[in-house]
Amino acid sequence: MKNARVLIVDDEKNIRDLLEAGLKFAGFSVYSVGTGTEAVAVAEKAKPDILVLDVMLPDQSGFSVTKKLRSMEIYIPVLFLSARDDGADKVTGLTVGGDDYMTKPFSIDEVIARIHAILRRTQKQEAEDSILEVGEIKINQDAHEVYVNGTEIELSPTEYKLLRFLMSNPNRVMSKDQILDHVWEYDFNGEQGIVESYVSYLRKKIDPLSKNSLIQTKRGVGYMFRTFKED
Amino acid sequence: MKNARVLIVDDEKNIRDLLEAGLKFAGFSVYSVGTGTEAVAVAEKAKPDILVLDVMLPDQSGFSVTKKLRSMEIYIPVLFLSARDDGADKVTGLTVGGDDYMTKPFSIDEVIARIHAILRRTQKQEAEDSILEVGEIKINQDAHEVYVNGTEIELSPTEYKLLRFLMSNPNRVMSKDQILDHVWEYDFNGEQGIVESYVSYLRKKIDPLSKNSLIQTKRGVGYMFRTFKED
DNA sequence: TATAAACCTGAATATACCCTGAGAAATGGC
DNA sequence: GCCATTTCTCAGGGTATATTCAGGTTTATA
Repeated sequence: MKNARVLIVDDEKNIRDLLEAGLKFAGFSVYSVGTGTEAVAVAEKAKPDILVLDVMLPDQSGFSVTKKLRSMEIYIPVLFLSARDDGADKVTGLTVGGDDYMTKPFSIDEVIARIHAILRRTQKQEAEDSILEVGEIKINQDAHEVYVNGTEIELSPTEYKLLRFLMSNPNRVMSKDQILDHVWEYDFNGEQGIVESYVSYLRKKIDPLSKNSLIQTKRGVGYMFRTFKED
Repeated sequence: MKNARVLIVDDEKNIRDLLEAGLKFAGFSVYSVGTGTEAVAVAEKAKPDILVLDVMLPDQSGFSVTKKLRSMEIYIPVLFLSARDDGADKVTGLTVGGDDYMTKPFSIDEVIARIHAILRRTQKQEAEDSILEVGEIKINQDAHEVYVNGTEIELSPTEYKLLRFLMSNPNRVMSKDQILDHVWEYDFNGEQGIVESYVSYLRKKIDPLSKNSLIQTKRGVGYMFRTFKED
């Protein structure tokens, strides 16, 4: 689903900006608002394909936003965002239908992946599928399974997200800062060294099964997932 | 029965919205109203395939709604909803023919399962639908019987619903939040730990009879019902 | 070649996550 | 009302994971 239209609803401007930049870069058309009232108004007029909706808004809960929309016969799938330990917003029954749910802090690429998953499920057109295959590696995003030349390897959640990010940008060097911004949660305040560690973990699992060195280091620049001619 | 048309009748807007979203995603065309009078009017005009009907309505009882419809020669099967303490026995007298009833609070996937069951009984087509078979496990949804490689196992109601949900989404990781929202009643207020407990119960009953580990843990992500090639 | 910067990787640590048994509380059948 | 089943919570133990760090290795460049 290219050029899907996303409405972001969050009262924290930081989060809105982060999401807006990330989703625009990922090819979405983005609207963003800070209150539930605005959300209902914009959703009614613009009819976006999906909502990214904070559960805790200043004027009303994200839950009541979806209720209002549904009472207006407007059915838009929702990716809910909520603070991790905020027990107050733990409303069950939130993810009915094709909806999904993530806790803050999130990583921007995880948000993008979830949006794609929701659109796959709700817009039954198999235009985009859950398989991401680049060169010798195939990722089944529904099952969270990774295959190197047909052999499955077990990755931790962070290893998985890092590999998915690199494979989404093949033959393009990604700096460690870019990787941190996309793969790690937005409040992570560690050092770049952790990227080196995780690249090392990935190589240890991938290289024994691959013909080529798929994750290349560009010294002083970053890392790159490479593809090769004739496989 | 794809694209069956459902009329929801409930005075609580929350419940209507919950049902509406869930049933639409499950592939039904949905109408919804809040009173018995509207229900009769819409049912007469739209002739839905099934009614989901709250027993306690503000203007009249669900019973009188069905009576009115039958006096108008309109026969539509009904799934009654009643509050737990309203005396469920009163409802049993209401169910004639293919009707069914359930008590609030319900789980959304259970409602969908009951609707499918009623439609199977009343529209005699595709009776095979009641068998859900994925890999080594077969569920007879009419009889509530579960077989692992041909051997029947006894499951509690919650174990059954959890297994059915996982099997309805094979090879797709489902998060604990999603599982809670679909399998547990909508007012459930507990923690994710209960999902772990029930997965443990299920495994204890399934694993001794199955060749593969059918319910897989994706650490940090959720659980998945897996199928295997050449089984 | 010498030097510094960048990178790799093993080890150490704290923590998050998951499994399971046990028991309390709720439910349902008789 | 009583007993059996089921639901739900909780805590202990075990393991995977995230993160940091230090020592070794490679690379660029003077």
